Amino acid sequence: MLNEKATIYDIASDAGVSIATVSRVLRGETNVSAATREKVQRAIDRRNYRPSVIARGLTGKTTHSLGIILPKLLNPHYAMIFTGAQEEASARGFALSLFPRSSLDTDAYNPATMLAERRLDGVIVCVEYLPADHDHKVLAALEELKRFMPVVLIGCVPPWYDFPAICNNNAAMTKEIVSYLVSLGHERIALVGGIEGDTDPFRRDIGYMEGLREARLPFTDSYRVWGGGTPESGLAGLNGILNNLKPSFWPTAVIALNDLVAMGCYSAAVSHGLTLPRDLSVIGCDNMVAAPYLSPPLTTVDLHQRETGARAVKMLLGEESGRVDAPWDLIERGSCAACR
Amino acid sequence: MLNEKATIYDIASDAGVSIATVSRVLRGETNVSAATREKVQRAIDRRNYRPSVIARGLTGKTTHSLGIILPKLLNPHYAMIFTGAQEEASARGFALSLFPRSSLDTDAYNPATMLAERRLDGVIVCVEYLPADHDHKVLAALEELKRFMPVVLIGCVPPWYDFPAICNNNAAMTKEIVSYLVSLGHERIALVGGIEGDTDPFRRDIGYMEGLREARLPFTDSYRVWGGGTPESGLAGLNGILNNLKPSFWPTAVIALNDLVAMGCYSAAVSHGLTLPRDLSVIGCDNMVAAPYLSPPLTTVDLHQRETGARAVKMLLGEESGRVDAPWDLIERGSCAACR
DNA sequence: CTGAAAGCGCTTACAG
DNA sequence: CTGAAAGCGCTTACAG
Repeated sequence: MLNEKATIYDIASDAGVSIATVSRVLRGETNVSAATREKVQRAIDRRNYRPSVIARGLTGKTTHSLGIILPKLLNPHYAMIFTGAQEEASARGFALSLFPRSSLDTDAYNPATMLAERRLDGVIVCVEYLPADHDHKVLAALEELKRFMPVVLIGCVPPWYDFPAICNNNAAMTKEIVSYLVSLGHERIALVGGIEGDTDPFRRDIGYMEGLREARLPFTDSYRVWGGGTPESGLAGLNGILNNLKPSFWPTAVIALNDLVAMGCYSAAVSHGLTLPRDLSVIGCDNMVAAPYLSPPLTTVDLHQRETGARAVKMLLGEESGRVDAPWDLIERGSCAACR
Repeated sequence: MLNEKATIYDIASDAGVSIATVSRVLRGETNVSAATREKVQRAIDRRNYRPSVIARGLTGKTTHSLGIILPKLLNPHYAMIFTGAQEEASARGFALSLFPRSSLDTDAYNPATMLAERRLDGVIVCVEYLPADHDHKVLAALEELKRFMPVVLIGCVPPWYDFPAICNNNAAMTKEIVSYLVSLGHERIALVGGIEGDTDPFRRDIGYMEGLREARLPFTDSYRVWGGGTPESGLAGLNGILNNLKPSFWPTAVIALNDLVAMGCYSAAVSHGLTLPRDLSVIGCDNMVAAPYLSPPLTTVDLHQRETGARAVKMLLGEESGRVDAPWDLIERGSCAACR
């Protein structure tokens, strides 16, 4: 209780030993006599002493600090990844700091500066979409980052990105979704969301096309609308489809980019007098906490984001390596029904 | 491009000056000749040098690192606070790390250890509810933390907590909500959520009672159910009310602890055959991004969490002090209607 | 089992 | 305007 600014010198002098000895008991080394350890520990307790991670970071090879970069926490997908990563990091005594997406913006003064300055032990980067013209910029920024610290990627990672990564194969996933809807009897299936010009080979529209082809269904351009990951964009996307088509051509099922987009689709459907899932089936992606509580409860795909976040930390710490695929599970709830 | 592990010594020798001079240009001091500055800058650029925040932290009085403790990121309320805090911190060159709620758990080995060890420049703590028997433990943990670094609290902070804080006066807010519902003609108003035994004087049920009293409405115990901040708890809460009462006694309006709880109430209402808002008005709290996209769009209270997060950072950095109140705004959407 | 010394990469007076 | 030196709080060989 005496002094929270105590240093290793204070403890050493209190205990009547050298700082090297204090350091030993601090790090739990075994070559210290019980009596000495005892004395030192008492001094530590008495002064409420906490060794400085900062000083340790200067000396040692690790700062026990990790970083994470993601588009936005307001998207439950990323909040879940972050949560998983944070828990894993904290369990191992590592701090996890969030850095803004702009840390990767090569237009800024110096992209990786904030991260590099901190000598992080590693950083997790959640890559979002990759419009062709941005791809090389993002890649350059990542390469720059990598020169300073280990980098692990999460998301839809193109094969030409040479990084350890946990990959979402959205193409394969979307193909599975299409065949699920087809098995329900749907033949007019829309896809809402995705970035036009995205060069990622695992992107949703690839799997969408494949799924249609496999089911020998035609590709109807009006059923595929681009857009971001917000409810706004889901609303605008589905509204666009419904407004531009005679009702007899309306899709009977829509695949939303994520659960937030699915919520926007719900709104659009309702405002067009449609009843879900009777008139329209909707399937989301992410399995956010609120998904079961929508009306109807949202059928979606669980991406196990928490595990992914934790796993990324382990990869950063060298316990696993390479490029692995993230698992996914289709969760059936009430928003998809057999086509009438 | 040469070497990312360069130190100030490398730059000094490259530029043919002393490390003190390099340090001066690094920190933007003015007492350096243009020619020298030039030379040094070139050396810095050539080696892609980034000064170590770690080393700076050892020397200086600041580590440029902040922390935040919150219950869970999956609750959009906290995600918004975090986002605001992160943006503000990052704009000032500070890193923001998330620490788990358990950092405050005095049952653990040593509560503030992880934070104290890092010599943070300050920490934001989002206090949640305070059951009487936990109050003293939380307070003790906070006091302990405070001995190591500045602490700013966000949330429903009791007056006897002697900390700088941004306070949510949930009592006043709930009272306002009650009178809003009363103005819509409602007389049977339920309150779903809140912790029984919470000693916080600004808690919701206080304002709920006051609002009822002011409107000369009776307090009906069956209309007040306790519960946490999840959809599950909203579902269970409203289900409990509806199941235990004859329909003629069902409430016509419900005040939910937050938007997630409101979603659970939607589910409960629907499963009882109720149509919103015709048969039941529901009001939430937090104004999460998805709120406008529920059916019906959720009437709720905007808490300006992003601004609150940013403000907390400013308080930590000494730009503001004391105990201030967080603003709130009732946002009317479609989930509350005049009582029939 | 324990201690003296050097070193980690910076900043900060202090001289000049 | 610039440099030599001490110091920040630790860890890590190296002796003993």
